[in-house]
Amino acid sequence: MERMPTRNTTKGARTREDILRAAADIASVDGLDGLSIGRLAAELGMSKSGLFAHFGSKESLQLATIEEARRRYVKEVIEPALSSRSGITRLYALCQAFLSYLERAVFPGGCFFASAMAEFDAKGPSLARDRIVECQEQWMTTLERAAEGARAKGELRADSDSRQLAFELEGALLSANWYFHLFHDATNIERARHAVRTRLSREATPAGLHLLPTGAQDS
Amino acid sequence: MERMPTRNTTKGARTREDILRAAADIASVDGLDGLSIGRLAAELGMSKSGLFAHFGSKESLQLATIEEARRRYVKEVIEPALSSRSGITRLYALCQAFLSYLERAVFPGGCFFASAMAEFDAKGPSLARDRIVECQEQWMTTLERAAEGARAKGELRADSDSRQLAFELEGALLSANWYFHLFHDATNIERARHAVRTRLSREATPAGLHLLPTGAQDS
DNA sequence: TGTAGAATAGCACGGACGTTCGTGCTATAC
DNA sequence: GTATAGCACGAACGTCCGTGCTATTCTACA
Repeated sequence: MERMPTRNTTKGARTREDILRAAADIASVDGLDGLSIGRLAAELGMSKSGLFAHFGSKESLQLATIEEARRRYVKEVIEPALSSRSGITRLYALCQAFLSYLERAVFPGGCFFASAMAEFDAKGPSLARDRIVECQEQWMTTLERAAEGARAKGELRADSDSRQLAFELEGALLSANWYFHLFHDATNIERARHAVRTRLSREATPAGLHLLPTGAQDS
Repeated sequence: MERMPTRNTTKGARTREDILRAAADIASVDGLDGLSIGRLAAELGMSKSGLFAHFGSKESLQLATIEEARRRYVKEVIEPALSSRSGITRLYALCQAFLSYLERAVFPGGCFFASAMAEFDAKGPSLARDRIVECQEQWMTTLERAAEGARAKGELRADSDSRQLAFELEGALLSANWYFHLFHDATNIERARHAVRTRLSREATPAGLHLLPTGAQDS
């Protein structure tokens, strides 16, 4: 007797989810172009054509895969951090949530969107590229808004440039992502943690400063 | 009358160089896997087999392409910066040289090694991957040594962590590379410039500080 | 200038790709 | 108990990939 998952979805929809989960995993390693339908079908033990019928085109599969990855990202990074109270605490939580998401290997190939950004960076226009750009803009804006909120609450300096701060934090997070996998060395994640902490300390007002975790390791 | 380049090289060697130049350009946009022999041959107006004969295998072509890219990187980034006197000046010059190299579009797809790092980041072992790892290690070490030199000269604080500083500078440079192309917005390069300058200012001793360019725009 | 050898072209191969088509299951609906 | 719709399958397509062979053209040097 097979597991009978909650029956508010039809069978095809469930298979589709299974496909997209695997697709996002593969794409985080091999890229959205490297993701081939045959390989994906083999991974799931189903036929190429049966899988293909769910999407109708490779581009459509890629777009659906991006949405799946986005759902995962929101669930694993954004939502946990947004439960922190706004201000410098939330900004810090966003960075920590990202680094934790790397450590937990939510995607086996590192951050899906970092990989996708690199892949489509210089390529010609496409729907997939457009969507990736949107996602990255949204992420940067999320960081920026959190910084702006902290500034408005007087936890960051009044002359702080929120977008610049977001840019610099993102730099540390991206470096952590690449070098963690490239060198197989988790030290790079700790380096990013350290960078984030000191960068925020420097930008914080005295009021904001004691909302930051102590210099000592926090559990 | 075709240009007759200096005749210390044979014809085959010259075509080989032409091939590799084009290969490095293409690979910086489409990746080293996306670089196909047919496409490369078409770009150069020669036959697939004729081109192929120069390398014998695709992997060999990829490795040669990496070496070509490396020569270009050394010439356009490393050497200009190493002409600066050692210390914080050189460290700063390395960062500026990198950002200038992005602006000058030395590779049409942005930094070749950033693209390659992202591409091979999570992929299985290969000779190409190994070489990319070596190159990135060497670049990080170059930054680190420059920082260490500055510290030894008393231009950076004695308790400065050179590797950590290199990591953070590289973060700003990488962010500039990705977002410059992804958003088609050169502002991101200025953000990196600003980040590098303030980060170095913070780490510098008074002696080092006045070796840095003024806060005002430098030509 | 003639000739050996290097450089390139032509052609064919096996395989993987995305895609299409026809068919067969297996449930639900009548 | 039969009609119907959803879902997956296997086979085949045209194209491009990397890679070998063989023939031809060109280049460099005696």
